Amino acid sequence: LDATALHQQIDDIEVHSERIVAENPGDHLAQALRHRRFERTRRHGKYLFAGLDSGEWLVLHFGMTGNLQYFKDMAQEPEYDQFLIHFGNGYQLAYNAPRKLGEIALADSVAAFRQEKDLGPDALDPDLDPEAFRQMLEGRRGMIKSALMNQQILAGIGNVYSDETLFQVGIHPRTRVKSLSGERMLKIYETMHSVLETAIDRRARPEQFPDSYLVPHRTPDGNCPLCGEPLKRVKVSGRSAYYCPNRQGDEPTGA
DNA sequence: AATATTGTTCAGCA
DNA sequence: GTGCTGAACAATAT
Repeated sequence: LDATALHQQIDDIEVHSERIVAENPGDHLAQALRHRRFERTRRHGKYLFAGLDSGEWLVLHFGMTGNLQYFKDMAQEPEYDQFLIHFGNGYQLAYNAPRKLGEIALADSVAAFRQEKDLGPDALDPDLDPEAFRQMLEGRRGMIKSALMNQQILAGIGNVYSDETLFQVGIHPRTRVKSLSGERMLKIYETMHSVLETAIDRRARPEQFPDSYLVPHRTPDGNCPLCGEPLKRVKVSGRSAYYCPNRQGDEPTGA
């Protein structure tokens, strides 16, 4: 969005999915966007914020499969275009999402939206130092993978990167937070940072990740890239957690 | 044809 | 009240 759609006048919008663009009484989203321009972007956790020259913010969540596409001819419109912006320069920006699991909304400010959704600090927030991270998890009774994925505690980590972090640290996903030492927590924090930075660097494409990572092998018949052991899969908080029974233990320690 | 998949929300339990 | 888990949701691939 930064590279393409900033500072262009918005002529009109098209809402194709009422599911994704909820909270749109009287088409007030069109009223808020028409004849405005995006001036800046921010990110918090899994949300993208596009700041308008009116001071309001368009908020986008991409669910599992959503992405943005900028193009000129409508012949290039993506197949699952759920929300479309027409700019004055003749280009369009489409919110494309084969599975309609995302969300598009308006917010007065990033802080207000954060409060509304009760989102914790962004996982890469510089103010979230190791000590703050440890304190946020202190006293929790649940499993470490669930805690990492809990957006109220920490915003930005989902199923795949929580698995990757725990794989690299050698901790079983069902391990209780309580049972982890301060030293282990510090290691989790450092690894989480490194995993996210790698993911951003590789544009979140699994095939571009280092082969030593879990991500490229994370399938039901995948093997551990470090020891060759067949990966195991268990449910944690309703999600499939993949792990290496050899390097992360065959069952949680201190569960 | 049935199952797995993703994040969020919400019901319900401890 | 709080923390936590699991079901439900949509749409697609396998």
